[in-house]
Amino acid sequence: MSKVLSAVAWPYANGPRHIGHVAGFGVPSDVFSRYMRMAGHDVLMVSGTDEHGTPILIAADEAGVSPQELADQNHRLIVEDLCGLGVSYDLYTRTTTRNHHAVVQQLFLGVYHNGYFVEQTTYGAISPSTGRTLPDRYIEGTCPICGYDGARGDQCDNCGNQLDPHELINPRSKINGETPEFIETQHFFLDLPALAEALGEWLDEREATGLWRPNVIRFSQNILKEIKPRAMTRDIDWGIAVPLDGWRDNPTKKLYVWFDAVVGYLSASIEWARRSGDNDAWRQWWNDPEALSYYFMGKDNITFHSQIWPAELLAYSGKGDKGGTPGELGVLNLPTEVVSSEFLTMEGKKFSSSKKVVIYVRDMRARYQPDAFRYFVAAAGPENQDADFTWAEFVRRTNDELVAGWGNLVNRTANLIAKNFGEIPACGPLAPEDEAVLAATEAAFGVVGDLIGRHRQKHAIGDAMRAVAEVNKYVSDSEPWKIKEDPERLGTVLHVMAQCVADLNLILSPFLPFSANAVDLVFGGVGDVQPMPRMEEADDLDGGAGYPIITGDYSGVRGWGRAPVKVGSPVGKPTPVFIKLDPAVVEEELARLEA
RNA sequence: GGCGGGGUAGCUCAGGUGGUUAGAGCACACGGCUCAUAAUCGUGGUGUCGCGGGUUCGAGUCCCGCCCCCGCUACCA
Repeated sequence: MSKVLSAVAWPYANGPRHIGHVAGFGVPSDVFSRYMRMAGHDVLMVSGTDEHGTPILIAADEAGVSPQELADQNHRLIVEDLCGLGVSYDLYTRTTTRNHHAVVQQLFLGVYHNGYFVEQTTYGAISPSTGRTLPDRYIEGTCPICGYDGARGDQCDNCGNQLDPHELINPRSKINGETPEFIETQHFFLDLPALAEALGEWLDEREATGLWRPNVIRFSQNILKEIKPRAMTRDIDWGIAVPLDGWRDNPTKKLYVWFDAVVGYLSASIEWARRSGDNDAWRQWWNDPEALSYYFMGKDNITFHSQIWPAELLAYSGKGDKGGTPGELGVLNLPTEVVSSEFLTMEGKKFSSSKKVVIYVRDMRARYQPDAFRYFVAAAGPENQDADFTWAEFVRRTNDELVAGWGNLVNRTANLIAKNFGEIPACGPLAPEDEAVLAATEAAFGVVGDLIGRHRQKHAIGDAMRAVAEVNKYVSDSEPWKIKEDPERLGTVLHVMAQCVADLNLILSPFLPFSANAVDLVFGGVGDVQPMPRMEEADDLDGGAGYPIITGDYSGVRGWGRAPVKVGSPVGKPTPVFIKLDPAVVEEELARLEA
């Protein structure tokens, strides 16, 4: 049994999240965490809403509200969505808590005192009307190379050349059209080159495990070659203050949102510990070198998890070229594995809220069972390469695989038992075919569990569904509806079926937690196979405004292995657990997209 | 441009370290069964494994070149 940190990407609060987001980090992290708990590990699963940065300011301006109000609204929506999908966080919090601010500043100071921050003057664009940093991609103008008028500050989409925003002819702000002002400004740069050797050693050691996905480890090693200091502060009035004299009270200089967002994994762990009543409980996951940590995200975030965050951790722990000593938080663990998914596209196109190529989690939840969506993501999601979501495929997967395969096995088993015995019958002498199907089903625990542990969930759920098919075949071959004159044999076959269904229900439960509980109820259980997260209105621990969180008690989770079914458990005529979809929903949903 | 991923049956995709007649699901056809949400079970594939070379006794699997698709490219999150 190990301490396992499930560190899940922090959704950004500039709007509600779409299904592409949760397909990348939400479902995979939850499947993994639920399995690891069942396998006996001590899992701490944390995340929260990322609420600082320029896009929040822009969205707030557009909506005519303050950044905090916008973050409050979206945080609540995101909490409802993630909780509704059953993502089993120990704590889902946010970055505008006082706890998070304090931990970020503590980490900053540790890095600063160890000498890994260098203050440099840089030349950058600001918006004259607000004084805020204008990120390169919010500037457009005429390309100095090809003359294309829609060039962005960082790159010309027409000729493909990389640009510096001050090279643009007639630069203008994409936010409000004004001409940016280029100024000299002071910032703190994280001295990444001084941490490069330590980062390289860590990556080499990680590569040697052979566990990381090849593209993640290669990309990470690649960006190390061109590493250079990177600014960790911005000219912005929304964010966490730099905790140094001369900076602390400066309203226009804040820490860069990414510096603070990745610290969230640590601050959320600390907040979880404080709420649990044992303030130091988080240290078991962060200071013990034996503890494991898995970071789940989309591929656009690899840089921040395989370079920036490890660099912050190394710098704080005093492990770079400049040495240093760890602060009060101690020597902090680096990621065991950065588990990055690819992207989900939508009917062949990239998700885009502005272009209305989007399905929000909220709409998915309102119209379909969360497990149907979870099944689709696990079976056909962007695990190793970009994957396409189409409504036709969603309906097909749901009806032909989930309902017709697994749902039907559950239903026919329950119906046969209800009609003939009304309870799970006793098991008589086993025939060779009974032994065979029982052995095959039990073997699936090992195969599927191993695959989930290695983040191969597509393969895992495929093998689980193959095991379902084997049991369906056993039922057809055994023809229990033809042996009513032999109650002992009939009882034995139905007992074997019930046992296989119970096994498969456990095996599928990390993927399908809601239906796992529903199936348990069908067979006389109390529906507690998979504990569910709950949304809670929490007080800020340090006197700030309260906010909703996701938390839960997952201690009662079942073990990963066969649990014998209870003879005599009542089984009545079942109502189907899975809802079969009308093929007409394909056209309805496509029409919604057009609208 | 740089880096990375992909191009395998009509469709969606599996195929670590090269080796028996290249697989699965779906779709389609035929047959069986009727417990089950018309669900299920069986049978049926002559696929240039993107193209061209090479290494090898042997390559979808390794090497070189080329074509096409997708993503990332850091101070956007």
